[in-house]
Order: sequence, then C-alpha cells, then structure tokens
Amino acid sequence: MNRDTKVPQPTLERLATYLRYLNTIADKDDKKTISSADIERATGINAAQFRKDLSYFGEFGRPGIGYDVRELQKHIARILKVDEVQRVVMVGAGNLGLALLGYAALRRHNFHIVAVFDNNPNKIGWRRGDLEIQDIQRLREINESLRARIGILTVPAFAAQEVADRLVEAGVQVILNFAPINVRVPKGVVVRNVCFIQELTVLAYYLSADENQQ
Amino acid sequence: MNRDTKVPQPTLERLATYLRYLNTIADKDDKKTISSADIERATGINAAQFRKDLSYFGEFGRPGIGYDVRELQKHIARILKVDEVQRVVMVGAGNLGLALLGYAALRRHNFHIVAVFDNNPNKIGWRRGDLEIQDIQRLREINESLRARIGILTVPAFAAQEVADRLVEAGVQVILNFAPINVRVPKGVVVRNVCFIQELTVLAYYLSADENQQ
DNA sequence: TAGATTGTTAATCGATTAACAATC
DNA sequence: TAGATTGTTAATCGATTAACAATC
Repeated sequence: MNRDTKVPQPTLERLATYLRYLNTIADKDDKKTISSADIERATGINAAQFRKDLSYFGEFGRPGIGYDVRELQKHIARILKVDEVQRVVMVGAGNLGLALLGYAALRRHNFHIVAVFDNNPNKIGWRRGDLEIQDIQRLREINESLRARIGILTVPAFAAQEVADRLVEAGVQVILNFAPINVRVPKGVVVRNVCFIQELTVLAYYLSADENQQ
Repeated sequence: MNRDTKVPQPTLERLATYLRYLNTIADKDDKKTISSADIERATGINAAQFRKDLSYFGEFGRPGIGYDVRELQKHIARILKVDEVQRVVMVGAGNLGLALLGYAALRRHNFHIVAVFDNNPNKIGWRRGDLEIQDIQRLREINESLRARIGILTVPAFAAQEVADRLVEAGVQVILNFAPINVRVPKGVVVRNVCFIQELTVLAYYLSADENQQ
C-alpha cells in the first residue's frame, strides 16, 4: 500500500481504462476471475503497472488466484467515485453541447446532465429531451438546489474564462473544458481539456512526408 | 539539435499548445518577438522545456533577443504538418459526427473534412453543408481519388474495429478515435483516442469525498 | 506439495528542469 | 560593454518495469 503518496495522473487514467474493460467483460460472465497478465493482454498495459496502480488504493487480489472481476469493478468505480450518480451542468448549447446531450453513454456511466445554460436569448427556453436551455445568468441560483459539482464547458474560446469563473462560483469542483484555451481556476478546482484540433495536430505530425501527391 | 532521437509524445503535445498560443497573439501584432520566459508565463510550460522541445527540430531563436513570433509560428506549423490543408474522412454520421462537421474551427486549422460515411441506409444520401453522407461500403473506392490520410472515427464502440480496418485499407495513416475502445491497427498507423467518459471519470476522482449531500 | 499470481521493492528508463557557456 | 536570452549539458525527478518473497 501506498496511501498519502499523491496518486500519479497516469495511474488515474489507467484506472479509468481498466474500469472500462472490466465493464465490457463483467456482463458476459464466463470469467469470474482475472489476472494482471489478462489485463495486460486486453489493454496493452504492463501487468506490473496494473498491480502497482492498484497498490495506491489497497489490496484487491489474491496471490495465486487473481482478481474477482465484479469486485474489482466495484472497487475501481468506488475509487473513481463513479459508483453513484454524479450530477453535471453544461454551459454552451451549440453544436457540440447539444451532441453531448444526446450522448446516451454519459448517463450509462452515471454522469447525469441536470442543466444546460447558454447566453443566447434565441436558445434560452428551448427544450432538448427533458432539459430546458436556461439563461447563464441563472447558473449560480439554479445550481444552489441542483448542487452539481461537475461542469462541462462547450462555449467558444473567448467566453470560456468567464464561464469557468461562473462555474466555480456556482460550486463546481471539476471542469471538463472543450474550449481551446487554458482557463485559470482557483487552487482545488481541477480542469481537464479536450481539444480535437490539438489531437488532430499531433496526429498530423505522424503523416508521412509526401503531403499532397500520392 | 537532437535529430534522429525519437521525439517524445509530450513534446508534440506541447508543440501544439505553443502553436495555439502563437496563433492567438500573431494577429494582434503588438509583439514581434517572444522569449521562452514569455511562453512560460502564457502557457505555464517551463521555459527550459520549451527550448528543449524546439531543440529536437532546430534552432529558431536568437540569444539575447528571443523568437520572432511569425517565424516561430510558421516553423511549428511546418513541423506539425498543419501548414497546409490536410484532408480528413469521417466515419459515423451520428450526433457527434454531425456536430464535428459543424465545427468551424476545424477548417480554420487546415483540417478539411472531405467525406462522411455511415452504414445506415436512412442516413446515406443526406446532405450536410456541401457534403453528402455516403455508404461506408464505398469508403475505399471514394478515397482512391480523395486521398485523405486522416480519419475520424465517430461510430459506436462495437463497430469501431471494423471501421478502423476499412480506414487503414483505404489509405488512412492516422486515426482520431472517439469510440470508447482501443482499436488495433498495423504498425505505422497512429491512433489517438478521445473519450469524454474517461475524462469525466478521472475528474470525478478529484471530487471532494462528501458526495451527494452539501 | 507444485504452480500461479499477488504486492512491493529495487532497477531502469525517460522526461523535466536547473545551470551555464555562447552569443546577440 | 552590460544585459538578455538562447541551445545544450548535466542533475533531478518521477514513472515504468523487472524481479522476487509471500501466499493462495
């Protein structure tokens, strides 16, 4: 065990990967038990790495046997706090925001979008499923009762910082930011950025040199 | 300089970040020149890190002076191969795919989506802007003339592997995968995964312990 | 008991950063 | 010349992985 050591970011990302994999096999329950070597085969992540990652949180396996699939699944879900519903507020009801609203997998993974905000008067009042797009001005007020602690930011870059400030003010503790800009937040608030363009840009580097011809 | 050493993945990601920042300041041309210390202030990335990152590709600055903003911008764009139009094919015309099609920033960054495919007969034939959704069966044939080398995968997880195979077969060299699954590809093909759920899951870890109350 | 597999320590690897001579 | 800032080397830091005693 390893408590009080800060958990490395890559460990958390891998935990999410293990969990995703466990989710896919937990239903077809041909296998009750799984070894770190199995995990390596399935995910490509080194078996020792897997054991080390878990060691930050406790001992979940049995020497000679392996790990009980269901149990491990529950443990990791618990560690990552996705074992119960997490309420999410979204700001930005553009193309991307609306697409995310329609993304059923979110709810399946316990992330429930409980409110959507925008500043465009033409959009405010629209319904989308069982949600009504609300005025961003009312974010704080409305989240007082909703108490969502996760925010999703799908506004244009120029508006991102201001909206991030509002989210923090409304009690949001972690933010998933789709705007291509680094927002500043107070200590204690965690931001992760998702940026397609950046991903595509990294990929473009790997294109072979002969660009347009061939 | 550092040629022939393999460029670390984090370096490429940071290059994309520098470029994004340079893009934002290149227009307001109050500053002609920028130092690594300026970069650190703006992006949070260590100044030595910045200089080291560039050193993999050449010498772009002048001691005592710094870097010419425009020049540096051009150099990095060139390194990342985003200095000219890159054609992109997309497979999967669901919520997410259609949202990406409407994402103007893509084109602004030289990524041109030149074709969209789906396997749903109800969708095939639809128009979206100047693109018509085409039958996935025709991917290879159509890309023979389009010669896109970047693929975007926005299909459900269960279909992702098969579609990835088709993309590779059609000459795609790099894939941006939005499906929550690790697709296997031949050596030489590069895949990057974008997975909201995974990002949200990592974020959930950082939520303070008292979950639903308060 | 013999075989399998864990959890953890120690060794390795790679990435980050400080320091500084070179140079504008 | 003095001050600023680069490019690169060397030191530091942290993450990955191999090895193995403990244990089912």
